[in-house]
Amino acid sequence: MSPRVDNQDSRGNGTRMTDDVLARPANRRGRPPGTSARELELAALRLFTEQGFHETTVDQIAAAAGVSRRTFFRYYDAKADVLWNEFDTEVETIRSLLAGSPPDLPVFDAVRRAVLEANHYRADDVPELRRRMTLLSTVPDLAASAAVHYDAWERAVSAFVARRSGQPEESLYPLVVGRAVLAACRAAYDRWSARADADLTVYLDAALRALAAGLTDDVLGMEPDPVP
Amino acid sequence: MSPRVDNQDSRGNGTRMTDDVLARPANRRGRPPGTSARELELAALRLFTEQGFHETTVDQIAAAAGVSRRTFFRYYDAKADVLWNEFDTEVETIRSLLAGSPPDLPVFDAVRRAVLEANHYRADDVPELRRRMTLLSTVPDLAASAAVHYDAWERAVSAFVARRSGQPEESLYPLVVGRAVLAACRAAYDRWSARADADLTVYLDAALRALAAGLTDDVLGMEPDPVP
DNA sequence: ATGATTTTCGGCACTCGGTGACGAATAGAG
DNA sequence: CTCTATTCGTCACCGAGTGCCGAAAATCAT
Repeated sequence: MSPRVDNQDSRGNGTRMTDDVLARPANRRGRPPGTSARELELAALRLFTEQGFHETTVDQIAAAAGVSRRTFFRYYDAKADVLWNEFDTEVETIRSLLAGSPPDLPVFDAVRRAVLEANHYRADDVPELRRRMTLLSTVPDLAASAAVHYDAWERAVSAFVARRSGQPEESLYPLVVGRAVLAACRAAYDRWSARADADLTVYLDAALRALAAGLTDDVLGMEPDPVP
Repeated sequence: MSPRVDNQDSRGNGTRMTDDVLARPANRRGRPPGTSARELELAALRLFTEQGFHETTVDQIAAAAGVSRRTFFRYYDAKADVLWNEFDTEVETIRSLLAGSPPDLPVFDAVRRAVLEANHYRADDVPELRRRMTLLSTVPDLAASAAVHYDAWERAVSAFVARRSGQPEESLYPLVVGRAVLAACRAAYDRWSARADADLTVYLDAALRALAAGLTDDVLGMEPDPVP
């Protein structure tokens, strides 16, 4: 095995949104992992912000995590997949929140509440969230990699709407709702990224309420932006 | 120069949605092009449907158009960019339709009309349209390449809404409308692709009207699908 | 016709992303 | 210590995408 750099040193950034250090049954059989998906993500995030996505090779990310190039591709299928962990878990959160939402709540209200609930972040996590989302929406290759993850979000919402309205999942209106909800959320994300002022959920709420009310001139003529 | 296969033979498919043969000022200076973007698109479409996207190399596409690999990348920046010509011109169509829409027409009605108007296809062109759109939404690499093209569509609508409602283009509601409109159209596309029955514009109209009316339970409880 | 100019094309070499195969390293279980 | 499970590293390979440069093929000027 080749010489490995110190993992702690390679991490550098002290912040971590999830714990994956203590998560080990201790009765694991084979050779212990030399790194983690989270560690690779942090290394990649740091390198991407420092020197750009395209200027960063997979070798550099792997080396920063003290591991070989081949091992990176055992954790992620592609270089552009490395920043989507948090988003994917958020989709799972929304899915379970929707599954447990009260049956008497109107469908779209349930969706709006689930989305807002899934988007409360600890203040310490906001800076990393910002850097990651800026990269994901700015760098073309990363924005392209969003498709499959967005699809999962959309299908989570579509499936819920279909269930609650007694329609097959592939029929038109559930599809429209799923896609439109994500579209509104992405617009809110963008607006929140551009400014640095208000809370993310304020924009999300405003965007989803506009969608619920209908995109007529009445709605469009509202105040230019929600109050911070 | 290497031996070239016959262009006519390589084209094979007789259908063409746009003419690019007679479009030549006749007083062009240098060496005439050995192929065209359209011809490469048709060759790629045929090969993708026959043997799959990932199983088709750029060499094969180029060879089918009677040209070298290097030349392919002078016409398209990437292998996945080869099927987006029609979509991009549709975006331009929508943009100009919106620019010329009557000022007294409600904003969202104008958007809906422009989208419907831009999606009338000649019956002869429908089969190719179907094959292309099925590939673009099915093959992961192609779906990923959609991001930049979708962005152009969204910004065309957002810019119009911002102009008409007197808001800056980056404010929340224009962004929401632009993204949500594309989302609804994509849902309609999917539904139309899945079935093979009705006209595309029927689904587009239904999806956009649902968006205008608001995604409340009243709308969601409508008939499962628009009548063909 | 001949040469200059302009435009497209082909070939070459190179980097990097991504994959399959295989043996080595490191742990616990017996 | 041996067996087994798991992760890792190395190597070899393919294809996408790019920069460079000279050749091909057309028009224009003389």
